[in-house]
Amino acid sequence: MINIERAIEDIGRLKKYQKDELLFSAQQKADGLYYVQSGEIRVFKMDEQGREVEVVRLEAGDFLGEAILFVSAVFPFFAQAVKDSQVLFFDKNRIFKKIDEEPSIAKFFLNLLARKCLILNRRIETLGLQTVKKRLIKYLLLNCSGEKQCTVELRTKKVELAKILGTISETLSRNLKQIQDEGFIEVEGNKIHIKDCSKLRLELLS
Amino acid sequence: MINIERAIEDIGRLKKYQKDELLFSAQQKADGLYYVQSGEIRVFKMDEQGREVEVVRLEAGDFLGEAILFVSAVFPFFAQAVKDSQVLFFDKNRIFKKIDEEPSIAKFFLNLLARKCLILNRRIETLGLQTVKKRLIKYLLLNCSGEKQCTVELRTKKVELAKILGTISETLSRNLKQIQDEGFIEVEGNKIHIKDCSKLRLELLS
DNA sequence: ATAATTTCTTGACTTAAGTCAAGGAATTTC
DNA sequence: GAAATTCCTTGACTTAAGTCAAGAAATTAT
Repeated sequence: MINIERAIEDIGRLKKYQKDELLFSAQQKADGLYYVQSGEIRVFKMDEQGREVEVVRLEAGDFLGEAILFVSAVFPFFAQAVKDSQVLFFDKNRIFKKIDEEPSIAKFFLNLLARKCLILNRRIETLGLQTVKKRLIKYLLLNCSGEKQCTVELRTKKVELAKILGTISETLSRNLKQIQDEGFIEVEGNKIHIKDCSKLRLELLS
Repeated sequence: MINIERAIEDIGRLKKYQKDELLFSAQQKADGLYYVQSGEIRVFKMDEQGREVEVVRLEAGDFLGEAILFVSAVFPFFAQAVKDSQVLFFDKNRIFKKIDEEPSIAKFFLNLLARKCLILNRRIETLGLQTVKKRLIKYLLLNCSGEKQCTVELRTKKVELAKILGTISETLSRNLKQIQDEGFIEVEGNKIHIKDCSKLRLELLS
């Protein structure tokens, strides 16, 4: 846990969720902030056809609900434990009180939200690309270490990754295979080894 | 101008930009916050092929650079005046000092960033849809008043809207025409009249 | 107002992506 | 550890979207 944690942990309430249990539902009034201590949380929406669409997966150290905390709104998504998980819950009003007492906490949240904005911006950049192949390459590059050779471990099912990229699993499959055949990556189950990041990046130009 | 403006306007420096003038370039160190008083500002990225990709257009009352303010980073995009514009510039360090003096200002920025996150989330939701037709419909619905009948005025060229939707102008043209032929909208230059929002929304289900 | 430029639309064609269906691989359950 | 389930891949085919090219419409400039 980092500094902020120490600063607000006394107002955090430990909550335990069993596998498959919902932390909250969409349209539910947002009443606080969640911090994942252990386990894994899946954040998803329900699309117009009633199908679940994964937004993001959270692990230890991740926050959830940072943005909704500071606007009066309902949750725009569902959150569900994928494994048994421990989560710290911070009541909205208590956080506000804490911020009043200790302004440096506000700065932490400002930074947290700002970083979130940058992440979301990059997601938009990815999704704005015209072909699935390019969106996939961009996704891999954004999620790799950046070293020449590196490995991206998918933390979601490929069906979910497909949705994240605005496509379907068959198309994702074919594109992964194509990029592999072209010699840029090596797919091994959930792990995708990038042979040369900069060469892969050049593929975005074509 | 709203409350926050009064609170920080004394540290704002008025800057005037002529049509086409750049406020800043990508990769430039972010040193402050911009607030548009009048005119119009275009925020765009340069894609891998050196083509400009519009991110957003700003008008009077909009902020720019909120997120980068609170992380040490360079601007991830360019900003350019579309018309002659007046902008208030707030120096980063001065804002931080102001926040220390008056913690309620932090809350304003927390709210600003949070709302930005929600907007970006909705953009992602739009871009995640599989067909251009659905992305376009979602875009229209997100940008209309929500009344049964309403009008969306495009503030960008159609070529830019196409980029925003991750497609090209020809495809946008054809899709607009199709939705019009199906009787859901009426296109009149830059204005798109939606005949029945809820009927249009149902099209996302198909 | 006219000419020049830019933006938008349309058509014919190619390529990429989605659908449906089937089989294989990997998990999970018992 | 075998059976069942879920997930992933592949193939044949259809549909959606992109490319190129030409012309119309709308802006901007003269």
